[in-house]
Amino acid sequence: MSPQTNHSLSVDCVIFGFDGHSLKVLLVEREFVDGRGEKIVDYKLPGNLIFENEDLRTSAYRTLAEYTSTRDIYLRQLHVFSRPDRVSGDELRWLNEYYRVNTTRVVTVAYYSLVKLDSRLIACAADKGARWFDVESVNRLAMDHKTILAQALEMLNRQLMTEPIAFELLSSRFTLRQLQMLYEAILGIEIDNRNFRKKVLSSGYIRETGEKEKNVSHKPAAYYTFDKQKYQKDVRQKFRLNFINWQL
Amino acid sequence: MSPQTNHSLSVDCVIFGFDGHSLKVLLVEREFVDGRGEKIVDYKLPGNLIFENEDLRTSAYRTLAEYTSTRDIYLRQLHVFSRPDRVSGDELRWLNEYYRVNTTRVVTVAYYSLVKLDSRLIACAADKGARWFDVESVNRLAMDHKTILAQALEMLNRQLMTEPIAFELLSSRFTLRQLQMLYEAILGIEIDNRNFRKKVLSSGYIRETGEKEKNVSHKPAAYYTFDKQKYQKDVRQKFRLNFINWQL
DNA sequence: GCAAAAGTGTTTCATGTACACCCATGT
DNA sequence: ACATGGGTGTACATGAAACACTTTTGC
Repeated sequence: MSPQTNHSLSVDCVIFGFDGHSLKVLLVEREFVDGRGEKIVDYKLPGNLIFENEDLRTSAYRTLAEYTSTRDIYLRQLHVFSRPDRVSGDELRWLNEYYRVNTTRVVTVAYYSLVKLDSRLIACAADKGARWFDVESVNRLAMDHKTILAQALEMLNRQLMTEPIAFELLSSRFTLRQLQMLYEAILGIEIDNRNFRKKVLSSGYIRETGEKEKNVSHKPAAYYTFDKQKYQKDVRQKFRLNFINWQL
Repeated sequence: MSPQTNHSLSVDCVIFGFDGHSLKVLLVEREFVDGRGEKIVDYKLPGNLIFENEDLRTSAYRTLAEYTSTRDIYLRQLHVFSRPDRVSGDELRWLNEYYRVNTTRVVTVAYYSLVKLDSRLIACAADKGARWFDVESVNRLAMDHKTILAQALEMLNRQLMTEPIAFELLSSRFTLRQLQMLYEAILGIEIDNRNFRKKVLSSGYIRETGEKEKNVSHKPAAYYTFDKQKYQKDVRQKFRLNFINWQL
């Protein structure tokens, strides 16, 4: 056996968003013709082949920018998927055509990222043939992308319990109820709101803005922000905190 | 710009062992001639280029087997390192010569693994030009391997606090003191032994073997084992446990 | 004034932490 | 008999969980 030579490296991004009710993921429509000449339409994660002289992270940001027109996004490496036959047959043919290459094997590095979902982003995705899907309702995906999505979800769950990343999914000004809904929706649990507020506020990283909701037919909620500077300073000083650990 | 074509994928393994006192890492001696014709000897992590038709994980196991003659080893993917110039100049020349390839860029996937260090392993490593170094005393390493090692250490620390992986570093029969020493050495903290025993034993995964130390000039310690089956069953049933969290 | 969501405190229980002495063995 | 590390229990502090009612707004 000899070292692999004719292979490619790709990046696939699992981009999560939260619309206030459920967790969404960005998927790209793909059209291709299978071996029997039939046209197939399915969905895949946004991705790219890496360029020469380009970092994987840079490549991931390039992909993100393509579908969101923004670079100010939480991004993290997830896992490498390297089964030799993960892209083969019709799918390999599609890929070689699409990227105008001639490769026999594609190893992909999955990244996962979190965005503050808004109407601009939804429109932006639609422009590029992509759509935000409810995570729960995703069935089949191209190649091994379903596996990648599952692993990203697992990571998101774990991270949500141990790091303050929820704020990457919310606009910078949010109500505590929105924050709680996010935890409940993603973790699939119910949380007592008194205990939730106590825990969150006692962290010391949630600041009142002084502003309140307007034009709501109930008691208006106060808006808060997350003090990221303070958090990062504390982390650097090794004051590791137990941000939230409803881990059972 | 166009997709990268002439590149290679490698696997590098950070293999940790524990000798009862301090954390060790396996490093391989490398000899090469630099641009000025001077012979340089340094150390690197054990690694390989991936073969055609070979999984990354398989490639990592191949590397492990090379230096330990065993496959029964804890192994986990860590991170991909992809800086375009991470292997360049003399080092790239060395690599092309060593593996008899002709590549312009090497992206590496780091794996980290834990072994039960014993005299057989030490001898086995020596046979292959490798040595077990005290982690604290590692200075310079080839390429970006120092960075990789640092990241593996961070992962080990985090995992030690949240998962029962300590047992991958101890022989299957161990005393509680040995276990405690391991935590203290790796995390760099002191632990009260009464509290340690209480916590560890109350987990329900530590079983007495009934055997005791022999020929020691003090009260002989009891040997215990870790009930991995029970732990894995509980994990599968989503009874996530908080194994140890002396995290701060 | 009523519907709808926001906001607020106390008690109980489990878990973490601090702390000091006796025990079993080899020499 | 003494040196060496093994092994044990209790009291206190902290944090999680359970639980129900009042407040503010738009209509």
